[in-house]
Amino acid sequence: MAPSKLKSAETDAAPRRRRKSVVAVDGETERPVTRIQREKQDIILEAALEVFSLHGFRGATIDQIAERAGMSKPNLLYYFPRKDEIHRRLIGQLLKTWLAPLEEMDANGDPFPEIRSYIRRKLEMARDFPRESRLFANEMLQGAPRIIEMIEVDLKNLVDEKARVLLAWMDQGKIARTDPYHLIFSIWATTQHYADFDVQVRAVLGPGRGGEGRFEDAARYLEHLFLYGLTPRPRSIDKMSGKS
Amino acid sequence: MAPSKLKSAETDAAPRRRRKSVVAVDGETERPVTRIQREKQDIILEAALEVFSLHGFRGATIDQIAERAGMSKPNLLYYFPRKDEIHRRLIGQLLKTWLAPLEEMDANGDPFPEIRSYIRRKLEMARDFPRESRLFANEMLQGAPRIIEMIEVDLKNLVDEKARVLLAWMDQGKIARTDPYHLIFSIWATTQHYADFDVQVRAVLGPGRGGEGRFEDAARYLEHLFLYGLTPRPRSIDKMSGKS
DNA sequence: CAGAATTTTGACCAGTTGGAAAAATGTTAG
DNA sequence: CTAACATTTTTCCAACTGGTCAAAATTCTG
Repeated sequence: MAPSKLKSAETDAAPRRRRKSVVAVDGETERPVTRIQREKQDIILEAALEVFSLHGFRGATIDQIAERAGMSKPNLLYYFPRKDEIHRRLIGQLLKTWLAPLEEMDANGDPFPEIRSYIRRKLEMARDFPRESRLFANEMLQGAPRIIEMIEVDLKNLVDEKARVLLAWMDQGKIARTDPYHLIFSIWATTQHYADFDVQVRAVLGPGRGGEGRFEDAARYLEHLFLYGLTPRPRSIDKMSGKS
Repeated sequence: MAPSKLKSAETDAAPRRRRKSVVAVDGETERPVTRIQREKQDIILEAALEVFSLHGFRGATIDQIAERAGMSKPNLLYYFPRKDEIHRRLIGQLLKTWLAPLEEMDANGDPFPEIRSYIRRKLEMARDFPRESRLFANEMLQGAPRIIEMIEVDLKNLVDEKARVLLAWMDQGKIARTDPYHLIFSIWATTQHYADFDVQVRAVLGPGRGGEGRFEDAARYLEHLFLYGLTPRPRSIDKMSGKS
């Protein structure tokens, strides 16, 4: 039903010294080597995603993760000797995936199609990867203790860059002049809301409108919001250019 | 510096049987009776808000709360015999306060000033009560196990009512025709973002723009977004009517 | 298949957690 | 002042937590 995992795209060309169990010298977990290791680590990460995203780091227990992964706790610890290494791995993978949609926003494209696509992509991520979204939200709520540097460096740089793109579009009169940073924030907020506050959204919409169609409704609404705002306008002006 | 607590406005006219310790018959915690009880409970709730909002229910410990409240764990347990009763009380108080800004939105007022004020009020709450916002967000992330009924009844009813108000405004051509539920969601999302993702916001804005002014910037931006969207417009058209 | 390496298990542990009991210490009305 | 109640502290506990370890079971490789 739901796409289960974010692909890691992490093949790591270096062959490394093998034959040494999964646990590495300096406390870091090595890349999986055997087929079994790869499989089991994936199973564990999948289970951990479920549990961490629901209870946060402190609220999640290794036992819960192990149970969901269908293995004993010591067995799990054989693959990830520390709880926080599982978490670190998840978060590490996550941020890259999280930034991807924004990275795709192309300075050379048409502003409105670019922005609209960005919103769509973010909304799709909220729909297809809600647990990842919640994991991220949990980390943020707790003050992002484990990823603050990534936020301050990688994320900030990317946003700075894209803010410049937006500013350029504003200078060219292609989109309204407004604050590019808060613009980006508002796209994050509105889209991730549908993952992080899913319970609320569904409860408020009720069984009818809270069904599968809610993401399409949201997409339509957000498109309108970011394009026109709430100012009433006469009959059919052509919608956002660049169709589909 | 920061306003510390949401006022409870809970005087509870009923005199009740007194003299019976704080613990009530059926496991429920009674309303505080003596001056000391009221004070201590307030201190505890304040400490608990801090801890719960940061770590979520499972991640928070009674010891942490007790320490922050400046008392021993058993002493704290004298006032709230169960951990989850502290949480329940916090959440209970919270939801009422949380709904207030939306309740104020007046069907007889002018749409744009009403909506704009609502956004302002929500943004002020994000600024002045970030812990309350995070407590709420934490609960949502976990699937709202402890308040789902309130969400499904009280919150839903209120939103339904206000959605009708918005629809009426749309019918009268006073605001653009769009989805009233998702409109409300987007206001929640964009404003609460500044409390729940505060770390990220500050990190991305950097030391300069991430300072105290960020809420004013956000207010200005959101006003523009909800009024006009991103469609570029010619020179000064009058801003949202109905000042301050 | 044998031997080596990998994987899994069961027993265990020290620290933490939510909470109970009861004794000790205030506080206050009569 | 003192009995009755309210509050606080001390001590304790059973369940849970993250994590260790050695032995057993399994898988892989030649």
